[in-house]
Amino acid sequence: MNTLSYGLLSILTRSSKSGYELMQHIQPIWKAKHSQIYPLLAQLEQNGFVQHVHVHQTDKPDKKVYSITSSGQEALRTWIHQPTGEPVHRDELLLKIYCIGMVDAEKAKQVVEEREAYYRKMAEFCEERMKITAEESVIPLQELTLGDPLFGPYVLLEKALLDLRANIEWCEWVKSRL
Amino acid sequence: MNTLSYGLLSILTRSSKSGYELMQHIQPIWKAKHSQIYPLLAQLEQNGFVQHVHVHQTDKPDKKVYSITSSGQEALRTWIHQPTGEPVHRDELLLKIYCIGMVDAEKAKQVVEEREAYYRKMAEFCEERMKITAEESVIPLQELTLGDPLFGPYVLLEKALLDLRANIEWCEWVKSRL
DNA sequence: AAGCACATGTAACGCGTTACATGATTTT
DNA sequence: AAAATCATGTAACGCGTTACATGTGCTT
Repeated sequence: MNTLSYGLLSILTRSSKSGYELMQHIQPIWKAKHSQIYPLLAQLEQNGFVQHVHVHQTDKPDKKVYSITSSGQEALRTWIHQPTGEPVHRDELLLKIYCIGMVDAEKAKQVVEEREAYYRKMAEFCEERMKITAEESVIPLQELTLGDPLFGPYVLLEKALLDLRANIEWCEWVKSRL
Repeated sequence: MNTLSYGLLSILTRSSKSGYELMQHIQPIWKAKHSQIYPLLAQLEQNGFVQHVHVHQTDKPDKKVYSITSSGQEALRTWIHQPTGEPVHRDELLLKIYCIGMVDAEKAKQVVEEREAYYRKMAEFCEERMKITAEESVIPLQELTLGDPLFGPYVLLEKALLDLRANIEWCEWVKSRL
């Protein structure tokens, strides 16, 4: 059981999903390709943490819809109670910045601006998601509490936005010093 | 030539270092163990991007001190001019938050507090590093410019601190909603 | 004498990405 | 007819971590 396996179980607590849907839902939180997810689902089923039913579709190809079992829910709760691994950040930009003096100010600015554009694009995406989440919710997001199924997604979006805004600020600050 | 290889070259632009020192210097920017670094250095030397001299030490074991070659500097400049890869974030906490409703508020608070402690510890470390950098610099950090060797490390520390403060803020905000 | 920091390497393993493979159904 | 989306899988490869392996010199 690796972290991604627990991640898949986490997503399944919300609602049953196919491997394909699971892949799409986990993307914003944990990058994973279908080639990694399908074998893990088979493994989770072998361990009795999930089970699937074949669902026939007329408009689209058939799919396997996975649900979390009570055994899977128990495994999840145990996992949450264990110490959380430290976050992993790997960013090529940081290495470039370390020796940014090798190039002229013009090029340095371009490098930072490329990243700033990425951050702004991501922030726009998160704000869009936040709007959609607000529309899905029957009560205002600010009033959501721990038990509400939208509480997790809401605080995750808020975290992403705080991160992105801090980084956009940094990009502008760096450019002002070049 | 992978990203870490360019990272090693980046660190060597500042001053020549042994594999062991290189490992220590790159740690805060890009996690890498010595088992990964030593083979890469041998490979970089084969490609003519670095060269080493055997340095005898009396107080400590001997070491191989690597320097970047002009060919290596050229490779670095080419790399900087290429599009920068998107940052990679992998954080077990985000997956736990997604299904945090499975546990009670007390436990949820503990999970967030464990991470908050980590962020605060890291922030303290960065502030310490910033102080040391300020003492190393002959001019105030705010006046550093692109050409200055301490400019890169300075703006990197500033980025790390902005990130950490945003995350600490988020932790406090989440706790207030539990 | 034991433990720790310095110093350099190799080997095995796990995870994540890319590529290979196949096929249904809808849209253009 | 071609391209795009949905859907599921396997195989090969690269990178990063853990473990194995060895040795010097200082400190306690």
